[in-house]
Amino acid sequence: MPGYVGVAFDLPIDRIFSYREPEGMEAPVGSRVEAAFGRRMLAGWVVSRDDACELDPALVKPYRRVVDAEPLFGSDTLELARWLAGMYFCSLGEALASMMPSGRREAKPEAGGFDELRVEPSPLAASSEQKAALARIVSGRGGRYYLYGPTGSGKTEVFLQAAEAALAEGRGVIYLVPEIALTHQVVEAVKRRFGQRCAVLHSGLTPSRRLAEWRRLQSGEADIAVGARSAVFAPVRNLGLLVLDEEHEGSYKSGSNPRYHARQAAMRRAAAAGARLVMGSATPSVEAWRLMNEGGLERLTLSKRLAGGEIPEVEVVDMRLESGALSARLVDEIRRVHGQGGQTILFLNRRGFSYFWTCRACGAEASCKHCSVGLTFHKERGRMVCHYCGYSAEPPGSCPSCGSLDTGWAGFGTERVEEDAARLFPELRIARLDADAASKAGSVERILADFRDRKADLLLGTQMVAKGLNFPGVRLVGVVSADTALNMPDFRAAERAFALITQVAGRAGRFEAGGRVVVQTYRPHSAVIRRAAAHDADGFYKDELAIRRELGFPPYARLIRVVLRSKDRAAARSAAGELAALAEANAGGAGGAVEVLGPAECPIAMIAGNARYQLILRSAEPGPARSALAAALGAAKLPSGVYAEIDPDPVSLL
DNA sequence: AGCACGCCGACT
DNA sequence: GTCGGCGTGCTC
Repeated sequence: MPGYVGVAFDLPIDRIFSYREPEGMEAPVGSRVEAAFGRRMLAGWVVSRDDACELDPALVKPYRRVVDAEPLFGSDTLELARWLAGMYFCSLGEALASMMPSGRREAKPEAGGFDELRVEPSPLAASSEQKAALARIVSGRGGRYYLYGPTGSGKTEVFLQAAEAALAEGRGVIYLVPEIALTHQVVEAVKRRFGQRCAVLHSGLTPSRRLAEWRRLQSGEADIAVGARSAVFAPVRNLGLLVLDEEHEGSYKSGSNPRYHARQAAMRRAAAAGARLVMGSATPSVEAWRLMNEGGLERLTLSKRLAGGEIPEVEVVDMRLESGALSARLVDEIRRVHGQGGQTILFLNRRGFSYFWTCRACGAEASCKHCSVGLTFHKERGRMVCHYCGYSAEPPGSCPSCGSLDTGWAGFGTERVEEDAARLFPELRIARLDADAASKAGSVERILADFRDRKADLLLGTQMVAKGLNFPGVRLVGVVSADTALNMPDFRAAERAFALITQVAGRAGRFEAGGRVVVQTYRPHSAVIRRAAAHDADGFYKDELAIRRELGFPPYARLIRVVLRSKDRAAARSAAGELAALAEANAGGAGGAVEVLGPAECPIAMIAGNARYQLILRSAEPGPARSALAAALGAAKLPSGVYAEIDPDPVSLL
């Protein structure tokens, strides 16, 4: 009879701690126990049970109580947690914490939010391409597939039918979406189709409700899980299918602690479970494209738009010849479309990179005291605001560095465009959707529903309007500035710009012919923009893969980015230098060539008062860079106040 | 990560 | 003489 348990805590300590099992208690592997740890009482995960203990028994304390009567995970999840910890440089406890619900008490599932009995049948007609794709997916028990097709080509329906097929075989399904708030329609479709067999894991759930959904999956009461990134770890039994919708989306990459990528975890989990993995997007990541070319992923193409709409014409407008935020061409098109009863979406860039104060005499810019990014002017508040830390300041009346009065604004923020639009189109009803709107609960859904119901003629929005939203009335989409994405100091800038234009184009004329897209740019001859406008995906990926190969970037190399941050700039810089030297010294023994890039100041050199330096480890395969870094971290002693953030397979190098 | 213990500057 | 700075070290 085992007398000891091994416990992993959610702490950056890569060790398992032993506790004695008190008389009359039993904590199975996969449950949590509460135990004294140093001076405090912590809950940790039981990851092993043993009748002996390496330690002097006098040093081993008993745990205090069992938190979960039933375990929350089994050996396969534990195995995945170990993989996660090793791959993404965190402790087993941290890995488990990022995978598990944190609730303590289990809430009762919410009483019937939707009609649980009315489960929607699949639509009658599927296109021949859809049928062929589905047949291919269900032809084996496993396999990796990529549904490649434009918005509106029916990928969701193929995913849903693949899910039906898996459920019919008695196997479970995980359906991953980028962000629940922006993929509401897909989540609703899954819920309608599968009723109470479906467990939805969204970030808005309280911990106890999340735990309740977790239990429904564990018990088999629910056998299909829908959710964002972390749902890849959902305790679906006998997993038969893993869907990764909108595979290219950056939100699949975790932005904190174990900075895992749901795509990587999905590949790992599907392989371990012998499940089918089906990804899909109109704009695959460059990594996925290469896998498709080289056979690691089987491409299933959906070429036709089901509702009959055609891929719209994309017109590139040279902004060097224009003065305002909206070109004459775009203004004309908006008026024309409105005259014909159609709606328009104007796509703006991320707000932080758009509307800067500058001095026209000396070129000075207003930037944040704590972060090295330009301040954005918010007219509503009459202040300049930093989008990283929230610092705000009064706009200067004259240039602080040269005293010139010839100062003004450069770039186009949502507010400036809204103002111009209101002036240019007094007859149009204008709606705005941006991060400010998103921060108010429920308002994203309301704004989108109003627009769909034709309560507005023109929708101004950031990133979020480019996602999988359907608006039958939209005839025209304008990209106000394609350059902001393209000019990012990041090796994925071209990929993002191409995806952005392509995704945005998918919004126009989705249901009817004659949709138009206007892309405004100061770089009309850029190959990326030309290829996006010409819908030349093959050409774009071919170019981009050649560049990546040439420069040694993913998918031809694997990167690990390490950011050293500190309030003390010199400390951050020297720690980065030391770590780089240690990584260099340990590069040889790693069994493959490892290159250390940097250290260098991060493109965003300061965030919230922390100076940031980065180094990048590069190797052809992931292993060598990982072991070189592990050795370097083991040998380095970071001075207090200096923190290392480790980001394997970084999605952004800002 | 906490939260200790542990040795050097300005205060009741 | 003490209060307190945060530098190193440990947590079953």
